[in-house]
Amino acid sequence: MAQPRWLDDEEQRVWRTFLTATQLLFERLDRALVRDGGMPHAYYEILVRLSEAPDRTLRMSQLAQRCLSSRSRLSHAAARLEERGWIRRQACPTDRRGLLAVLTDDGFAALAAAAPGHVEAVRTYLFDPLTAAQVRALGRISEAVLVGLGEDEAVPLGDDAPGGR
Amino acid sequence: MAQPRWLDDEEQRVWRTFLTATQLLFERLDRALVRDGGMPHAYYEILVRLSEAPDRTLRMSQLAQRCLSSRSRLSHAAARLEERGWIRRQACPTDRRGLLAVLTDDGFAALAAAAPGHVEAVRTYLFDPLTAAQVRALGRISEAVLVGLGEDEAVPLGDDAPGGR
DNA sequence: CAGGAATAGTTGAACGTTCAATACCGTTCA
DNA sequence: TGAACGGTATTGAACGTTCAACTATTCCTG
Repeated sequence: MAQPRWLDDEEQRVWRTFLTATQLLFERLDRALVRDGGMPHAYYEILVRLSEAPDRTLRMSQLAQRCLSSRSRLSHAAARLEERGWIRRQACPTDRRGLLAVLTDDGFAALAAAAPGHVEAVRTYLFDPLTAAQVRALGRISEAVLVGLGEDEAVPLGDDAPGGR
Repeated sequence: MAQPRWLDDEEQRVWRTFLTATQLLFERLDRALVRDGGMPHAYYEILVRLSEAPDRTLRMSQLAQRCLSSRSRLSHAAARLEERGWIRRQACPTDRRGLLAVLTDDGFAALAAAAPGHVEAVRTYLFDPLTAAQVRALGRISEAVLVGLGEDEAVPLGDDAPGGR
C-alpha cells in the first residue's frame, strides 16, 4: 500500500466515534451479561443458536459458523459449557467424524434466565438512544458493510490455516 | 427485569446484522493488522495515542483512558511493548507514584509501517461500502449511542473494583 | 477400490484480558 | 504529625482466544 487513501477529517472523526461507541457498547453488554446472567456473550451466543435449532441440536461446525466462531474456540467453549451441564455432545449418527451439540434443559434454563436482562440492556444502550430512522439506517449500514466484507472472498474465520498433514 | 421490553422483528434483525457486521469487521481489521503490521489492534491503539501526545509521552493512566483500556490491561500490554522496544517507561518527575510511557523511535517506526495498511483496510471494509450520507448517519448514530452510554454514570472500565488493601 | 485430498473436531501452548490483591505515594484533616 | 483515605501502577492466577499440530473419517479420482 504505497499510497494509501488517507481518511479525511470527517472520516477520521466518524471512525473514532464508531470505534469508541461499539467498544464501550459491547463491553457494557458483556459486563451486564456476566453480572446478571452468569455467562460471557460468547456463551450466550452458543446457547441462543442451539435454542433456535431443531431439537436444540446442531453439528459443531454448523454451530461454529452461526456463532461466527472458529472451530477451536467453539471446542474449548463447548468443553466448558459441558462442564456446567448446559450442553451435551454426542456422536453424529450420519457422520462418524461429527459431533452433535445439544442444549440441555439446564442450559435452556440458564438462557431463559439471562435473556430478559440482556435484551433489556440492548434496548437501553443501543435502541433507546436512537430514533426510528437511525435504527433503520443502522440496519442498512450494517448490511452494506456485511456485503463489502463478503465480496472479498469468504474467509472462514481463523483456525484451520495451513496445518493438516 | 420482570417484564422486559422485547425486541420487535425489525429491531431483532437490525441487532443481529449490526452484531455480525461489527464482529466480522473488527476481526478482519485485526487480522490484517497482525499480518501486515505485526501487531494486534490493542497495541496499535497504544502507539497511536502516544504518537499524538506531546513528546510522544503520556502517564499510564491517561494512556489507559484514551485507549479505553483498564489499567491492568495496559500494564500487561506495556510490558510486552517495552520488550519489543516500542515504548519505554520512566518515572514521572511530578508524582512519584506515576510512570510516563514514551514512544520510542522504533515504536514510531512500527506505527508508521503499520498505519497505511490499516487505514486502507478501514477504508476498504467500512467506508467504501457506504454512501456519504450513510457515513454521516453512522457518525450521528455512534454519537447518540455514546451519549446514551455516558448518561448511565461513567463506569471506569473494569479493573480496580473492590480490592484495596 | 486404493490412495490422496478434504472435512470434522480436538488439543496444548502461547498470547491477551480480567479479577483481586498488593505496594507505594499523595492528600486531607484532626 | 500521623492515620485514614484515595489514586497510581503492577502482579499472578484464572479465564478465553488463537495458532499450529494431530486424529479420525469421508470424499474424490483414477
